[in-house]
Amino acid sequence: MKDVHQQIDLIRRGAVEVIQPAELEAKLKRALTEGRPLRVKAGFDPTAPDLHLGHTVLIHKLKHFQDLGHQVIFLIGDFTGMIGDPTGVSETRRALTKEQVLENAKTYQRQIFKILDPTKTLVEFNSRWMGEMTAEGLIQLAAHYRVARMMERDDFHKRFQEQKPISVHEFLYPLVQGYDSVMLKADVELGGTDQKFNLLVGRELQRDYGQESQVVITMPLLEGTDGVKKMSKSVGNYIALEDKPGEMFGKVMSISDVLMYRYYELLTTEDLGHAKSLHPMEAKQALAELLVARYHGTDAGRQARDEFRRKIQEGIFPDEPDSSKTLNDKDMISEDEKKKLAVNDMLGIDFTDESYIRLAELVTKMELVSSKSEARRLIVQGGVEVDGIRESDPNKLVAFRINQQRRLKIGKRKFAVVEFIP
RNA sequence: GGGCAGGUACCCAAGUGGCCAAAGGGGGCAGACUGUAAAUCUGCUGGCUUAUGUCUUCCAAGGUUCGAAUCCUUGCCUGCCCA
Repeated sequence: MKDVHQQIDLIRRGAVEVIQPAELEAKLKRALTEGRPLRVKAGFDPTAPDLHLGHTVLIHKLKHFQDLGHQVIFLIGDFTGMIGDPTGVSETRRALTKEQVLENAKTYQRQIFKILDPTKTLVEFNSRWMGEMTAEGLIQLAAHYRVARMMERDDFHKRFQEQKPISVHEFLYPLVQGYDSVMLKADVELGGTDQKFNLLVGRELQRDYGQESQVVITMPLLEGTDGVKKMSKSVGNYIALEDKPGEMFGKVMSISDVLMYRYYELLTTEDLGHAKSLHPMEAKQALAELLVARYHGTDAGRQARDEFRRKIQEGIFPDEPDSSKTLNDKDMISEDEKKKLAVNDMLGIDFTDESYIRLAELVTKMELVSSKSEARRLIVQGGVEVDGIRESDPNKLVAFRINQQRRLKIGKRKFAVVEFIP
């Protein structure tokens, strides 16, 4: 184990607040002299089935502790998930069913081990103690905290002031989270800055139960790809750990420069000064590759970067298109219609061995747009290329010989291949 | 239990009998400019048909009317006030 001050340096990296620093130091010292690792807890609500980069801010901090030789506890709040954390919402959150919670929890366990060492990580479920708690026990627990203290919490306070509903069960959330710390005898608890109140309740409850209070470390909330709102599945501004390499790379490349440095700060251990000295695009690609490599392996990271360069920067058609379809006779315009158009001289060429399909129809068939109207719009606005040539007439007849393949670019970043097999 | 105010497209929000597929803003998409960045400018943003056409939308179900998002009835939901 490293000496206390080296440990503190790593622990503090990226952290917003440590409550109380002196206690942390004392605990670390004791851990060192007694050879007893600290018990470090972070809880996650299995409300979403997929972890995204936003969650990893905390998980990386856990990783730091793990690397320092401490006991990391990944707590899955399967019980609290059924209550619904009121944090940061202006209205009552809907509780999940037990089935949903368990299903999500499974995915969580699989995903965190992309970062944490499974052999050194203790995974806990708070239903283990909460599930069997009696009504009597719950009332006793509730007796450890005062309503006035609850109302100090910002969001409760606001909602109360604004006369918005606060369900009684929402008061139980911080209590249960705090009780988790009691049951786990946590020395340290990590959480987002929005969790500060809940984390502090843990300190008080532990004291009330005759334990030493945990040290609370708050971490910033990671903004999502839009750069404004915090990353979340429901907003849709997230980068999931299980996003495909190419997708992950692309999402990282599309974030703003400001956000990129933020990601560097919170998601990597790279030197910030060095990152800022690079050309922003270079730095962003390096970041994207780093992240893809972390979750999909070194090769995948390199491949994603190469693919990005070829596909986007050089405009070369990708090996793996987003959509690949075949057309048959039924998809093409009928012989009758062909004749009619020929009479009107609209084709203007010998069409006997070719079949035709209208561009809007063709684009729709690729299933990369939501409707034919959408396809027409896209075409009119110049968002569609056929074999590298921009086409802006949705009614244009695209010719296909038997077994002919064509490549479509639909919008900024979607690629499709079509082949005509009668 | 009583009184009041509301429920409009992804979100916020105008519209209170025909000119409403429905103002405006946000978001999103596309184009220009670029570094798939930001900022800026432009266009688009219900579906369907080779579109100056047609179908389905304004909580739900009925009703009035030539005609309703707009009026009436009932129901469901939300917030406020009083008990």
